[in-house]
Amino acid sequence: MSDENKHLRYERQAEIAKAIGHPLRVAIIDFLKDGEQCVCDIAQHAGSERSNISRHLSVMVRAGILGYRKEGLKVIYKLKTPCILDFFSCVAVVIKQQVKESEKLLKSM
Amino acid sequence: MSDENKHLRYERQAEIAKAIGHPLRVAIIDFLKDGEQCVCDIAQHAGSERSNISRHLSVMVRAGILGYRKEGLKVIYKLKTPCILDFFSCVAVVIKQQVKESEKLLKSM
DNA sequence: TGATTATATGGCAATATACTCACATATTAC
DNA sequence: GTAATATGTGAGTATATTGCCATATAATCA
Repeated sequence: MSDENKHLRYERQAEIAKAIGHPLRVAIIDFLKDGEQCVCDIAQHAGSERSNISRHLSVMVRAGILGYRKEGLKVIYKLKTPCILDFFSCVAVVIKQQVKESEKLLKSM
Repeated sequence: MSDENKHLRYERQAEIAKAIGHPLRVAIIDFLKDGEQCVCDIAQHAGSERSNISRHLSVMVRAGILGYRKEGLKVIYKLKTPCILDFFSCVAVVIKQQVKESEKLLKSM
């Protein structure tokens, strides 16, 4: 792969990671894992203003991880690539590893 | 899981995703996938100043995705949780999906 | 000891991001 | 047509991130 292509790929990967990298957006992804939801319900569940949620949703749509469809007055968002959820299991690995290290540190005191 | 725990988990997950969410940091992770490297080599490979790379590395260490050891003058960084790399294959899925959509759009014109 | 090398960090300016409020748009029902 | 509802967006402020430079720290070697 050329350096320029690599650079583009890194930009793209970073954009996707950044689109996940906010507590509210993680909460939204977690909420959408069981099925599509309208903005109103997402806002209610995440506990934030609709306008704010709307912006966070558009960030994730732009990054390519969410899709949406309109149904009457409502706009229904859904996870486009559920493999995003695998990332969360890796996060669990990271956290477990940190717990293990803390325990090791504690034992050596 | 309690709401408070959920909130903490979301924060933690977001922190880790954010730690990946920068082109230089993606480049660093990609460089480290084949083994540990010193700051000097990482900086050279990523094409940025050492001071800048040093900061990016500390972001990832804080998030728990990198570890390091000192060896003489050098500090050697390594991927702590290679499952982070699985995230990149999901990114590939996201990108492929977008290509597919663009093609569909093109055909309909 | 002093010189050299590798890395980390404080300070600063530029830029990007997040949140809130008000308003615009779009769809439905009457 | 108007009213009501759901969503999106512009503007402004607050805060965070980034990159660069100068400098601090730490390890090695003469």
